[in-house]
Amino acid sequence: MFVINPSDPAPIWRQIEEGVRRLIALGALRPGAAVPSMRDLARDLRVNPNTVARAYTRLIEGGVLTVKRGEGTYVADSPAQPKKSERHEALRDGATRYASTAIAVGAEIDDAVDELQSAYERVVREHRRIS
Amino acid sequence: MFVINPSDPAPIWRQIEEGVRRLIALGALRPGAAVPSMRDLARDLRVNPNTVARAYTRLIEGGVLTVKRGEGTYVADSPAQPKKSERHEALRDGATRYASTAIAVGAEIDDAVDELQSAYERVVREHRRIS
DNA sequence: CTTACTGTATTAGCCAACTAATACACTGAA
DNA sequence: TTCAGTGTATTAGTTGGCTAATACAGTAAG
Repeated sequence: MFVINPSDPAPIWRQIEEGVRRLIALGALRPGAAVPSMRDLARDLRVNPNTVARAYTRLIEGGVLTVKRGEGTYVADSPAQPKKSERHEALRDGATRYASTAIAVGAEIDDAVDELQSAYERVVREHRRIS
Repeated sequence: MFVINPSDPAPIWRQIEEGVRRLIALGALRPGAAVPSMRDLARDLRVNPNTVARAYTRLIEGGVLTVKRGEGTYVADSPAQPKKSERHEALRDGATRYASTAIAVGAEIDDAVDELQSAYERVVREHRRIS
């Protein structure tokens, strides 16, 4: 599915939530497709089922997933996209964090951009491989 | 000095550590310059002195700062730079995180790069303003 | 010496994140 | 019906980050 990074300060449930959103954004999970059951994904990621439940709950409330109780969880027919403002805010925050660490280690802007492009391609390729 | 972002999942002591490194990397804090006392900085950032102490301790152990006990803390004469490998690792990790969130919100690579450049300039300008 | 700063260290307590162990209700298939 | 799989929910316990309060030791200035 995707990878959990324990050394990432972001809580695991947020990494899961973002991971699912990535898979949908990249088309690896299409509308109507089944996502792993909470217990399966928890076992797969070596994580507690409650943690997965927390992420799924947020995605369901956000209109990204729908649930058929007792049957399974699926990608919504028209999965909600973050609003333009939220999208920009998230991008801006992420960029600020990355820029801050880049400067802290003495990297030039060009280095930071290069590394970003590599990372972007790598993440995309990683998900294509799985789907 | 710099800004602490409570909504950043990264612990405060890490934000402080990185903030000091940024100031040094940008030349806002030159070798030999005094850094704020733990109590002063703690008051300034509205944070507990212990939290600042934790950050400073790491910077001292890392050879970035030196301490004159009872007098104050200073930027080391030749502040240790992170090793090339560590530098690259930090950059790579940061880039991966940023790329992941960018993809999750459905942003194209170009958008991500633009936002990064804006953020980079903004952070640099912010520190120039202070020093 | 006294005072007012430094950094260093210890102890206690709070809270969010996460784990762990259950239990319950629903669905689909044998 | 029975069973195995879903999602939902509750309770308890652990850990790390942070706050709070306090004490100690060194330095500089009056």
